[in-house]
Amino acid sequence: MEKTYNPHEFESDIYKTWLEKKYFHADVDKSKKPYSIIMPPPNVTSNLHMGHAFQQTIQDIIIRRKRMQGFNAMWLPGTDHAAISTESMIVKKLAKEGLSKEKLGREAFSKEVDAWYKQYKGTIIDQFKSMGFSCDWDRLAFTMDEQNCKAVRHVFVHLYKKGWIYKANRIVNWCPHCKSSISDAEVEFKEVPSSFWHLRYKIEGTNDYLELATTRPETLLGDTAVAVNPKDKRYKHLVGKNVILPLVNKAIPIIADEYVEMDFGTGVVKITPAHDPNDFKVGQRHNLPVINLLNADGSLNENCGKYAGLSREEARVKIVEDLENEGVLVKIEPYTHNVGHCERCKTIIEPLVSNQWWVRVKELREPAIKVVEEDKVHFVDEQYKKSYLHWMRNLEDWCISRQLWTGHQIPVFNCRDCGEVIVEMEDPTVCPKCGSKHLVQETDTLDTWFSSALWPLSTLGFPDKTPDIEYFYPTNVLVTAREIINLWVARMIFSGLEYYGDIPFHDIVINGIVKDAHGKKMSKTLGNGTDPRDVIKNFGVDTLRFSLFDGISIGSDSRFSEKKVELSRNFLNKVWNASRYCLMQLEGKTVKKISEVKLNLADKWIITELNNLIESVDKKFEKYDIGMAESELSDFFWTKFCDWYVELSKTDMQGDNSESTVATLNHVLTALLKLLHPFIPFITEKIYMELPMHEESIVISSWPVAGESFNKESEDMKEVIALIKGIRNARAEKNLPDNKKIKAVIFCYDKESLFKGCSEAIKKLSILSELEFVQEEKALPENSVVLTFSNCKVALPLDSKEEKDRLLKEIDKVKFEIARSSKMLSNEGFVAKAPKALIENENSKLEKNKALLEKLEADLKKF
RNA sequence: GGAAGAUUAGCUCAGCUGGGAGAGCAUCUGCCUUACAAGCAGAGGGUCAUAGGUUCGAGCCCUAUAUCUUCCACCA
Repeated sequence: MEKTYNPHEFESDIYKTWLEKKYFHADVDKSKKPYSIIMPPPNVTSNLHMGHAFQQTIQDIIIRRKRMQGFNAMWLPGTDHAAISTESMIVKKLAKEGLSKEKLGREAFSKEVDAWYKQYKGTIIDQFKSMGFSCDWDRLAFTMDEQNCKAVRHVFVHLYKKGWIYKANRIVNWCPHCKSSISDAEVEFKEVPSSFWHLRYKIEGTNDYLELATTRPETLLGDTAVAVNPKDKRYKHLVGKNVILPLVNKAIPIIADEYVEMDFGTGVVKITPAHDPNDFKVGQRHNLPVINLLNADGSLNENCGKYAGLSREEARVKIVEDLENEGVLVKIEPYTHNVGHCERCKTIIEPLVSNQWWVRVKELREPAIKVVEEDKVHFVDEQYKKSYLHWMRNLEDWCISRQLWTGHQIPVFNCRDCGEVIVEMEDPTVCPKCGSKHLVQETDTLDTWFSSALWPLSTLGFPDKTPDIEYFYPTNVLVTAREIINLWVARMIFSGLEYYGDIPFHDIVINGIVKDAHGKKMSKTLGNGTDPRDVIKNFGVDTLRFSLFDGISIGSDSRFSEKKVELSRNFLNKVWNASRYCLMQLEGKTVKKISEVKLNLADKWIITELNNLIESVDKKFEKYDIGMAESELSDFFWTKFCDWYVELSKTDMQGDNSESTVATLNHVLTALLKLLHPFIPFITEKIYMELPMHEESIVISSWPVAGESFNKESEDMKEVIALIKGIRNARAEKNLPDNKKIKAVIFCYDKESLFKGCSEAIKKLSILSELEFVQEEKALPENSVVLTFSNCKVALPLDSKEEKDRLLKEIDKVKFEIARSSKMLSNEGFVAKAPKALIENENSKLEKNKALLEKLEADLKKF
């Protein structure tokens, strides 16, 4: 192995080998238990960012461990066609060339789209490969590929025939830039400073006026009523009368509706059913006419008289001007309110009534609520269960049509001659009713989430009953982001249940956001993001992966910084060097299994500690607490393995007793590499292949299982460690530099053989020139620093001037402990109610401290 | 407006069903000890946001308050 850790020398070669050997490929194999994850598909045109790196690595860590545990592990990758964002990018590109999609026509446009996908499709996938992801790339899917189209068609036909897909005129969110409807979930509300225009409408047949306030004066043209609260005494007598709508000079009724809040504004609301979701509902209750004012691009249409053709913004200015001229405008107040924006293009959305396709959700949502209530689909973080259920219970019908040209075209055909509507799996050529060949397909496409909702099904072969779907479905876990729980997760759940009769996944892990070093969201516009590709270039993939998980819980937001990268790099360097040390020790020796050798004390200690580690790490993994698992592993590797066992091994390697040390070094290092492999796959593979007893690859090696532990020896070793630490501590306290060796004298009350057996290690690790054993306490030298432990006393030839103070401090400490234990044990409530083990523990501590105190007080007499 | 989460050392975060406050970084001290100075050894540093309550015992449970973050709703 090279002397310094240089990941660039081996990472990409190792990945190539893994692909060649097909380690990540999984076929149906009924002799093995399946474990499957379907990747949340990234936008096909995106580039790798920290969010991907984090979220996808979580899945890689999970699936790599499961693969090593012997499951038939399958991680299915794919990309999403992201209709809205793709279309807007292509439209932008066309605009630069002086073109538009309308000029191009649908067929040529779809060729543009295909070319676009082809160009970008590989980018994100290549970047994922550079992250070391162990996906089954043979199964790479795309939300617009053949299988998905088939699944979408199948589901559409299924729902249509059930009568759960219908077309209706309703109010939708309209993006004038995308020229399409968008779903509620794709609307972002942002506070925008605006104005509150107070207007007065003349009451018909009187000289009185009714004052009201609006934030949208331009919609006045579409008003078909004004409303007051039925309980509002101020206006009760006016209900049923008419007001004269200014500018239009039309009489519209004054109606009463609970929707109006009496104490907001003047308690009078203008009702514009075509351009406000609440007004639309009021309009339906009162049978009000709906006057649509807008064109697809947001400009005013032919219903707007002289204002027709103006943009929304121009119309507002002009209309306010005219209202002022007519004396209708009472005053203008500054007012800040929430305005909906298109999530993709940030344009202000316009609620408007239009004819769209809808999915009825009443029947779909019930079973989807039940499976989550019963935890059959389990949110690992309970808080999201609540929010899911709340959203699901209030779910309204889903608008699935989009006026885009990118995406799945709605498979509905209309007969031009007889008006027959045809919805079948195959495109019809003749009308089944009248035989006409004059058939026209709907021009709208489906909401991206309509196909995404089928993702776990379609990627496994649905609607066909393939062996894959029977074997791998339901998948085991979904790892995804908070903001798409409702958009995506919820829809996958009801889709799985309705179309296949089973849940899509058992566990749901919601991952947090990777923020910058100051806790700010990484964003392109702020330019505060770290590009994972840069980190890979400078430090290698393992370092990036490791830095994303060190000490974090994956559900909460975490911070990423250069500092963390450096710390991770340091750890990997440590792994590299410690492994190099081990390999040097193993070289040229016959390496036996630990079961075949006579283990010494240190061996038994580290093996016992390793067993505990394995159990603890497994527990954390089962709870998806993988950030903590990583920290525990690195802490063990660095502290227990390197700082203690490796250092101890240096004395054990001398002489003829090296056989068990060699075996243990190999055993523990191998286990640690395996435990670390899911997090840092490359370095662990590189080192694993250098080990004498390695199998084909660490990727397909078996996950460590805790073996025999040696608790008694482990406790003994801890006493030796405490002794070494005590001596080191005393040396530092007396400012003795580490390059000066001293002689220590030890007297053992008990366990002399233990300390004798470890004397070489004690000497080396506490920098002693000699360790002399005496048989009587009296034989300890005078004028020295004496350290007292439970089973022994050690005298060091150091300045003992302030020893009395030190001793007094120590006595105080022990006395405090004794007092604490005694107080607890004399408390009747404690003795009566506390768990037995705790009481026993407290008792034994008390005994131990009492004995220690006796020894310390004896020491004190010397002064 | 509704809901959830957070508040622990200078910084980043752990702290399991309540049972002696932890880690890493930073700081200070000493060390090139034959894997590693990207390292080794040692030390200091906390009224666990505030105020009450439950309990033999509270960082943890309950109730308020404050500050921050996120999600949901979208009142003209």
